[in-house]
Amino acid sequence: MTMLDIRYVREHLNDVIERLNKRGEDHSHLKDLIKADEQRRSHIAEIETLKAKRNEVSKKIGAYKREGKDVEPLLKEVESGKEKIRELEEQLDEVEAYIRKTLLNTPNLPHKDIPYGKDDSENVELRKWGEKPSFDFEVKPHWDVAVDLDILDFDRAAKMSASRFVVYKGLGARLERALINFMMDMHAKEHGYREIFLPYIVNETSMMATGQFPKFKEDAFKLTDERGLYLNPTAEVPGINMHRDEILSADELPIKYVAFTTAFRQEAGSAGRDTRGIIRQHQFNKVELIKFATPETSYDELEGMLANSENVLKALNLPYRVVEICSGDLGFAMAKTYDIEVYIPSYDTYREIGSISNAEDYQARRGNIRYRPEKGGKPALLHTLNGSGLAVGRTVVAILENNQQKDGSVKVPEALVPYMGTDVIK
RNA sequence: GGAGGGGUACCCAAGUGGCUGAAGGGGCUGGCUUGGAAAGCUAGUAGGGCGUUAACGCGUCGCAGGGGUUCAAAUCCCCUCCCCUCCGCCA
Repeated sequence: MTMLDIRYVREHLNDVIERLNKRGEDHSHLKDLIKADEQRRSHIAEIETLKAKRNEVSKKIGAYKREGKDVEPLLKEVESGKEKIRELEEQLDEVEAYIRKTLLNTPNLPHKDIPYGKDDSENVELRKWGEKPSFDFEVKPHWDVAVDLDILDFDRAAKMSASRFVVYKGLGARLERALINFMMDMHAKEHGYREIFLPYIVNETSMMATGQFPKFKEDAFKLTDERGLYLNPTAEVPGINMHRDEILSADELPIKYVAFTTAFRQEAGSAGRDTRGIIRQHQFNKVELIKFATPETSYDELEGMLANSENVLKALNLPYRVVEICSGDLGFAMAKTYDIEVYIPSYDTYREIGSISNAEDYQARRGNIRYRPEKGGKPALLHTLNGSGLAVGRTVVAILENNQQKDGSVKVPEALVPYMGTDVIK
C-alpha cells in the first residue's frame, strides 16, 4: 500500500516535489526516498539470486534422496546462503517500512491546473446561483429560529451527550429526515446512482486506503474494541472501500453509488469555532456520492457529480456559489476539489455545504482498486471520486435562515412539501 | 458467550514435507461433428505483485492473512481474520 507511485516519483522527482510544495509544506525529503528505493531494489536482486540458487539445490536434494544418493555435500552448499538471506531480508524490511511510511504520509499531487494559493482565502469563486433573500425584519441565526420554534434542543443534547450534539424535535426532526429522503431520491432516481447503505464502523485498513490515516488519526472516534475500529467520519471511507482489493471490468465503469450515512468527527483542530448552532457537530448526517471511473473519464465524471450536487440546492431554491479549492487548501488525498457554499443570511456569507473531489488514482493505489482496461489485458488503477450530495445538517441551517419569516415561522421549500406534509414550520 | 466445521485458481474440489510452482470436474475459449443448434468427442485455460530486460523472456513471491521450523511447506508449529452449523442471549 503506497500512495504516489514510487516509480513515478523516481522518474519525476523534482517535478513531484515542486507540485507537492504548492500545498504549502516542503517535501524535498522525498529525495531520500529515491536512495532508499535504490537500496530496496539492489537488496531484492541479491535476495532473489540467493533464493534461486537455494531452490535449485533443494530440488536436487529431493531427487538425490529418491535415488538414495548422498545429500551431505548439497546441504553444505546451501548452508551459508540461509544466514545471508535472513540478514538481507531484515535490512529490506527496514527500508521498505521507511518507504511505506513516507509515502503514506505524503499527500496526493495537486492537479496541474488548479489555482495556486496558500489557504482558503485564495480559493477561486467560479459562479453564483440564486438570489440572496431580502428581509424586512431583523434576521435571526438558525439557532434562534430553531429554539424559538422548539425544533432544535441544544441543552438536552449536552445533558444526555456532550457539546456539539443536538436533539431535533417535531418538524425539525422531520425536516432532517425529509431532506435525507429527498436527496437520496434525487440521486438514486434522477441521477442514476445506485443506493447503498453502509456500516457506520470501519477498520483501520479502510481509513488508510482513503487517506484519513495515518495523518489525521486525532480526527476520528476510536472504539475501545481491540480490533482497531473507528466511527465512520464520512461515507467516503466505507464507500470507496467497497471495492478495495478488487479488479473491476471496464464495462461496469463508471460505478456510481449514493449513500446516506451519519458521520462522526472529533473536530479536534476546531475548538472554539462555530460553537453555536449546528454548523459544526460531532455527529451529522450526509448524503454522499461515490464514483469509480476510468482515468480517461474521471474529470468528466467530476463535473457531472458537481452538477448533481448543485441540483439539490437548485431544487430547494437556496442561493449558493461554487468555488475551486486552491493548492494550499486542498484535501490530503485529493487532486482537485470543488466546494459548494450555501448562503447563510445571519453570517452574510457563504458556508461550505458540499465538497466534490477527484482523488485520481491516489486512493485506488492505497486501496488496490483496479480495473481491466481491455479483456485479457493488465489491470490498471482506476480513479475514485466522492462528493457531498449534500451535508444534511447544513442544509437545515440554510433553509431555516433563508426561509425564515417575520412571524418566526419557516417556509418549507416547495420540493420538500411532499416529504414534510406541510408547507410551513411554525 | 459455549460446542463444532470450513477458507486451495472464475466456480466446485483432491491434496499431511521433495516426483504438486497444485490432480479431477464445471465454466469459459477454440477445433471436430451438424443444414444450424443441443448433445458428444477433443485441445487450451493462475492470476497478480515485485525485481530484471529495449523486447521475447528470466527470476522471485503466491493454496484466507501474518510469523516460525526446514536444504525444501498448501502440507508441521504459533498468532490473526473471515464464513458456516448447533446451543444460549438478543433488536
